[in-house]
Amino acid sequence: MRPNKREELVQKALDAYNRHGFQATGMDLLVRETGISKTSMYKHFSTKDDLILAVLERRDALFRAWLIERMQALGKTPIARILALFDVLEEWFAMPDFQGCMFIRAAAEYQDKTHPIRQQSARHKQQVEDILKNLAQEAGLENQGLLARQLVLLKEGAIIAAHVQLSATAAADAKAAARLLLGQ
Amino acid sequence: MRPNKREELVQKALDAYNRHGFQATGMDLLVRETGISKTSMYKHFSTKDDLILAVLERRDALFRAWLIERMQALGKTPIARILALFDVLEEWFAMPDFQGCMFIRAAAEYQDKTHPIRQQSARHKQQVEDILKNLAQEAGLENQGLLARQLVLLKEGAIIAAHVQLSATAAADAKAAARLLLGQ
DNA sequence: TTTGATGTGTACCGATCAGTAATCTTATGA
DNA sequence: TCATAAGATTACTGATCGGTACACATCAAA
Repeated sequence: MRPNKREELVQKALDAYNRHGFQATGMDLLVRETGISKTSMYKHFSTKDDLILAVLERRDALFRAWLIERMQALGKTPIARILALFDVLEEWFAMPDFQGCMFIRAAAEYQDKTHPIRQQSARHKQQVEDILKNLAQEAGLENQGLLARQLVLLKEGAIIAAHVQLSATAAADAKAAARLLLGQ
Repeated sequence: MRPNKREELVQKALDAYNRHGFQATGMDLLVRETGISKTSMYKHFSTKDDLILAVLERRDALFRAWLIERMQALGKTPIARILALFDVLEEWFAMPDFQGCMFIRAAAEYQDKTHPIRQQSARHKQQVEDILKNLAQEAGLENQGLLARQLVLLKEGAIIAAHVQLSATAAADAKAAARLLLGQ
């Protein structure tokens, strides 16, 4: 089993799940869209859920790396970087293939709280929260825990507003609220 | 076609979709859980999507009526009622059958932006926002539009945090942030 | 008591679901 | 050049999908 084939599969499956959803993307559709045979897929991942978990892992790594990189590029101080979160969201929402947050969708499609896919989604959200908590700590702010949780509320709310309501101002509205939270 | 049978079907389908999700709830499962025959179902709704739309309409009516009633009961002034939104969320999150927001889940499961189910979800979110905007107007606050949108961000964020992250403080965190937005 | 509408039970349709088996092809390394 | 393993191809499994056909039961009104 060539590891690059595995990577190719995960990448292409990520695209497919992003476009059609998890349950709506059958293994046969995956074969059609990736050009990779079903036998090869099942050599790398013994079940569909295993593949989805690998896709979520990849998405988590890609998203967090992108988020950190953009926040650092757009802001020079810790507080500026926290506020830059919402500019990064704005960039994300404007992408033509924006379909909401993959982890929110995963949690929506897998109702069982104990399902590994649900736990992976919860872990992702926690890790993003930790990024914000660390920045708040760097900035010397008080109540970093509460502040990070509230910033996350604004972030998740903006994602929903942009995705479900198709709000064009979601990121800017959230940024204005974040300024208040930060006392800026 | 007796209208009460239709109501019974919509109510029981609402329960089933809430417990298992939309795509995961097949028509055969619905027959098993509701005790209503498939033939009767298809006499009232010609497709599964039509049934889901009726379920969402009912959920929208029930949720908004409940929200307004609880906000009025928990707060006596417009501002107190706005803040009571987050106490109502707390009550909701504590319910044993809480599975997140049905409209967020619907938007997550139906990726096509033009799908009627998506449009219904967007409409619901807009109508909740309008409730808050009206309260802000009653309170004589400025920038009612922005304020209502930001309160919605906190509400949606709290729903996601409570559902995906299983945050126990989501409603309280959101309420504290809302106090800042309201200048309270 | 008959009639027509409403509802039920059951069996079925073709399509698709996740997953498997067996055979053939291709690329790699010695 | 040859052996080995990865991948492709094709066909298949039993289960389930949304939706339908048809015969039978129930009920109300005429």
